[in-house]
Amino acid sequence: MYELFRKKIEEIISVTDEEFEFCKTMFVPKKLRKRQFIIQEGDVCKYTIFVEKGLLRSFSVDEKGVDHILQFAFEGWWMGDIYSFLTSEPTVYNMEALENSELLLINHPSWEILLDKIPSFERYFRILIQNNLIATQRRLMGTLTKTAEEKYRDLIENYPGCLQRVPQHMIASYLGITPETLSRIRSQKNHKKS
Amino acid sequence: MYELFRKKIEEIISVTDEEFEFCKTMFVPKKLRKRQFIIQEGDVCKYTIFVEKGLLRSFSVDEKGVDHILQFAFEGWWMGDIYSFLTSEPTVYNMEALENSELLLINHPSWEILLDKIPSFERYFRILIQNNLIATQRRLMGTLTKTAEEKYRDLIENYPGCLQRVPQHMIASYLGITPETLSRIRSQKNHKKS
DNA sequence: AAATACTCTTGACCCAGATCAAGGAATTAC
DNA sequence: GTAATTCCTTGATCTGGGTCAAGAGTATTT
Repeated sequence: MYELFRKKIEEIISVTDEEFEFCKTMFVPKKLRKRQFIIQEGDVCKYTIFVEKGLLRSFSVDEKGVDHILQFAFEGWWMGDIYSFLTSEPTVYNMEALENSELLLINHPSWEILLDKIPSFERYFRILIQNNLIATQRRLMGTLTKTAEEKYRDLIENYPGCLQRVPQHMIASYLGITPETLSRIRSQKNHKKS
Repeated sequence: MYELFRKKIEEIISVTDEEFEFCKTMFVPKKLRKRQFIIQEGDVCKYTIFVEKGLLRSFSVDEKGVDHILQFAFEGWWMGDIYSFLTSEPTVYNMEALENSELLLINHPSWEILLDKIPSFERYFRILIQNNLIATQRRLMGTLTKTAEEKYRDLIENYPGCLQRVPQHMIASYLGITPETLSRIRSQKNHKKS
């Protein structure tokens, strides 16, 4: 269960066996079935989540009832709302499994203990957040600069697996376009090919 | 010169006088005149910048020569391209003073020394990056959800001082709209008032 | 103080992508 | 295995904001 978890951590910092054993005790495993929610808008986001297996999405719902996807998290990725996690303010996001998933959850007290006991985790989380910031800045600049088609092309280039696992209307939502527009972009591309 | 600097640091972590004295030695002061660049697209972003006085913007330029503003940094804010700073890859951003400014610069080797010598700075930077991520996520969701007018209203609500100090066409660029559209939004609002 | 930038406004027109609507394919539930 | 969802496509139409163009301030520079 913890192989991927350890692997991802050791891509960034090194941990001894004892440290890792301790680390494990700070996390709680949780299985989620497809469509099940783990966090809902209005909840305090009590957990930071590591995805061992499966796929989550986080999204907000606007006053018209339209979804807006903040991010997907595949195996080996983290998900959570840091703001709510740290401040205990209710989150504005929903988080839901798109496939049957296996997760590792850490709550805030355990997270502080972990940072305290193994200081290199301060560095680990700093780097995770940093990478997330870099990716979010790129995506932001993309939304300001690019056409719907360019954004779509960038996405499938960067996350080719995405299309097979995520319903198309959610990809549209992630890109900030309507499902109809995405459908049209895709059919154009297919005609060009042939 | 260093009052604001210390104040902003102590809002997040506590530092002793010796630690702060050491910290100061890791930074190099630099003055910039209005319109002067400190980083240009293609440079490696060698510095992380603290703004003691004045105002910077970071922006990229697209193939049509149009600016897209990533962020502003007022007094007490930080600016840099973490990605380029850490990897030594050339940055895609330009950074320029919008007013005569006084900055404190830290380069990568000094930054590592600082983190090493005063471990609480690891926490400090983690929190800075975290806050930046939270703000960037909000802005991203805003661009996916909101109309030009709503984005403008949110901006002046959150950064009321901005309007007085930043040329209007740069605000338009930050919001991802054209200067013409922003001008029209503003004139509409004024008519509604009277 | 004239010349050369910038910066903002306003008008006329256009277009990428949204909205509305309807039918078909694929999953899921019973 | 059939009903109910959910998901995707395609067409017709609309619109928020972009583009192009011109003019009027306002700073800067010389």
